Amino acid sequence: MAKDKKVTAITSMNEDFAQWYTDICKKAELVEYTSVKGCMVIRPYGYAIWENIQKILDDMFKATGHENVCMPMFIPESLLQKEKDHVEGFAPEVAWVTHGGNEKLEERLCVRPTSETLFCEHYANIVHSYRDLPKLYNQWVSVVRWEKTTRPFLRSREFLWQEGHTIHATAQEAVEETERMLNVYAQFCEEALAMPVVKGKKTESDKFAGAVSTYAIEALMHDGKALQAGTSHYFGDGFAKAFNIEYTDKENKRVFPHQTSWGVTTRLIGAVIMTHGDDNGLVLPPAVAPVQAVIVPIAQHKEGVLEKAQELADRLAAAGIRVKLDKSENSPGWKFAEYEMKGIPIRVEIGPKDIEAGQCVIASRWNGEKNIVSLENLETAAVQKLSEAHDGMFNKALENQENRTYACENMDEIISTLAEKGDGFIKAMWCGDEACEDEVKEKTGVGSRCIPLQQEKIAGVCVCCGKPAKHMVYWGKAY
RNA sequence: CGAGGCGUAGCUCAGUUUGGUAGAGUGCUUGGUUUGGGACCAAGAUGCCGCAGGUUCGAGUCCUGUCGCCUCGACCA
Repeated sequence: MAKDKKVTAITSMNEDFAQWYTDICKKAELVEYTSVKGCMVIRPYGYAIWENIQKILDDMFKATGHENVCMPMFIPESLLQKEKDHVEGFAPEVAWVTHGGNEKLEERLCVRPTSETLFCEHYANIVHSYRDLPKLYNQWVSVVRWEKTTRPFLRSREFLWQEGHTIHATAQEAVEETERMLNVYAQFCEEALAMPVVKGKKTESDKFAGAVSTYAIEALMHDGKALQAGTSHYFGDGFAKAFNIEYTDKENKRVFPHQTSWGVTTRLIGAVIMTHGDDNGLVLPPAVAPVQAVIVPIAQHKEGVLEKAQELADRLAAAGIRVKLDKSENSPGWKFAEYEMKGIPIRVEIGPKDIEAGQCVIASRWNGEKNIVSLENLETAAVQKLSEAHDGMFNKALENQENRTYACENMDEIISTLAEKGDGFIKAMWCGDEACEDEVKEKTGVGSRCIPLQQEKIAGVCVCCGKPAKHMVYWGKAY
């Protein structure tokens, strides 16, 4: 009976993956809905995950020479419209401010959907000489995109992100920056989120509005759908030309600089949920888990148990582990289920029998294993279990990704593979023609995710038209 | 924005077909017994039945409108 109850707490992921996802967001207390569609409260536990993501990424940005700034939230319509492709891409989903108090504004202001135009306006003011370059800026803010359908973390109308905007003297420097930040994102996903990603270039039809080229990291979720986890764009000098950003080079010539932008969002939290979660709830990678170890005292009313539990908590905290001791009156079974739902990487059980034997039990969330650990070795064992959790989670996710990546040589093979095996990444050759890209999507249901940087040759000809292939492309259904 | 589903206690939902005093489980509060996988007993509190109109002696229930949420498409990080 007890076991049944635990399982019914959330919808099983095999039964209804979308509902499972929503259940976790609510029951793990990550988000709460508000009265504005698509605008979520990110609750303390969810926000703490974001804060950990921010800390780690921000350090990586600083280590690669970037500085944080903060741009305004409003963009005048005329400014947004300076770059043609950019405005076309974003106009359908911007929110407009039309009034200040009771007065109608002379020019309406859009609430930033992204800040390229603001950075460009600013760069035009401060970049005059090659000595002013590069500028390597980043900002942590929220943006608004008036999405039609919304889901917690994956697609909300307002979301938190960071957007890096850099400006360089040469195209080469800017291209290098684009690649550098793509690598930073991939490294972050693998080392902090235990999430393997595919690095690649977006096709022409899928690239950022106004970019010369867009790179992305794509991750495969547990249901076989792809999620774009981060993007890095190379702009060339298109924005510079549209916004009149010019500098004088060493030869006293007027030159247009080259720009990049790159971003990740709170969507990463959604990626973590759908990469690692299971039917008992969230499973958090230790690096970003708000609480890395929870201590559950057993028979806590008995003398000495709570004191001992506190002692263990103090020792783990001193060892640099984020630890929580739950002294509440809830039963141990309740606490086990609760912290599994919240995805806390390790649980330390300590009861009268353990104290007598000089030991405790460490249970690992990611694989459910319980180990008896001598109290003398508490710190080293806990650190080791956290490290094992990270590696185990990464390998499990990588295995899932590899098991669900299929090489296909023609359209029929794509269709039959998807029908037999379900959703996943399809590796297939492409001639580079947009018509073929559209046709693949129309006939098979999978769209191009990216042209992976690491190319393989599946076949010599395009999967669609049979003409010589230019690229191997990862195809998939996307969030 | 298209198709479908749903809005009743903090949560999950019954009650709507056939209009007649607002319900259950869970959670919450208090007291007691418990504690190694969501404990048990007892007492108690909790409702603009999404919102706005309409029909009616009377509306959670019927009609119209509207807002929101969920799922699947299209679009997007």
